[in-house]
Amino acid sequence: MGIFSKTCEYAMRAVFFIAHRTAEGGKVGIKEIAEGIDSPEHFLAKILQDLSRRNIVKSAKGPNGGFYMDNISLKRRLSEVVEAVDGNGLFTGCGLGLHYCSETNPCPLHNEFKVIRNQIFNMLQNTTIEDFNEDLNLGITSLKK
Amino acid sequence: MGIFSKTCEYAMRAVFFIAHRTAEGGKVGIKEIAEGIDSPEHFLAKILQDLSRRNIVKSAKGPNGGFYMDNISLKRRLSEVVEAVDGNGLFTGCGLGLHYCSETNPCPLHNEFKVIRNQIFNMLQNTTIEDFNEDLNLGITSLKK
DNA sequence: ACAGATAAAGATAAAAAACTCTTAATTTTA
DNA sequence: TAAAATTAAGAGTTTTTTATCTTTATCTGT
Repeated sequence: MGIFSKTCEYAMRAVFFIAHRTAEGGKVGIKEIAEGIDSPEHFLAKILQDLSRRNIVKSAKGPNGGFYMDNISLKRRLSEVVEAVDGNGLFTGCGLGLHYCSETNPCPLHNEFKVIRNQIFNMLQNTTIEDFNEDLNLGITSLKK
Repeated sequence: MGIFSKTCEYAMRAVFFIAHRTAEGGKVGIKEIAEGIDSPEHFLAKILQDLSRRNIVKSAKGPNGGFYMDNISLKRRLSEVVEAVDGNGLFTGCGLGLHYCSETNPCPLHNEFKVIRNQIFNMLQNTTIEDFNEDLNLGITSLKK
């Protein structure tokens, strides 16, 4: 498995997709998102429900409803998405899973791991959802084969 | 959860512990290891069975038996332990979990993630099990509260 | 050769994560 | 106001991960 949970992978792909597809003020339905990012529809629905509750994406019911993002959502950092789904263990936890591990009582991997952990955090912290739109628009990056 | 599976965390802690405790040619039993790294004994037994089959640790049955490491084991890189347990997805996989993602068909996170992934790999690749012994010996690092 | 100590193996169980299905609530539009 | 479209919510199911328990095989010392 990767460094993020599957749920988190779907979440990230979904926010990228929604941001990309609703840049002009539209909305996009769950079916289309699931299809667009190749994820199980009902499972993704649960994830988006949660992201919606946490205000990371916006949603509207009824005809012409769907998911979209407002300016606040677009400016959210990727770290906020990850934290909402996987918690902050990735940013703060010990590489060996030791609870007590800290600067003053480090595990053997502590110093090496700290560097990695901080870089993961920085990467996610320094990028907002909308940052990824340009490359998606240009077709430089993609979310599906 | 962290970036490694729990199984992998136990595995790394165990090899550090074994290396540390058998530096003078002894052996150490499963009960003592489990206690020493605060892991469930029977579960750890399974993990060590596996690491033993893969020659990452050595084992001997019978009285005065237990786990230990020979020179080859001590020189193994941490990346070998991680790969044995969690596979190489951590070193090669896409951050968003997309199978097709590659240099020529990158996902939105590809370039940012690549850096992280390589650093994780380098960290694990550049350290051998025995590298961690000194600090454990000096009491600078620890595997249990 | 026997008793005891130990890891190996196998079978099972519990918990968590991933996934599915059904129903309810909300909104729009005719 | 009724029908249709859509997300929200709830209640499962399946799969994977983590953990436990029991039995077997192997080794050592006497």
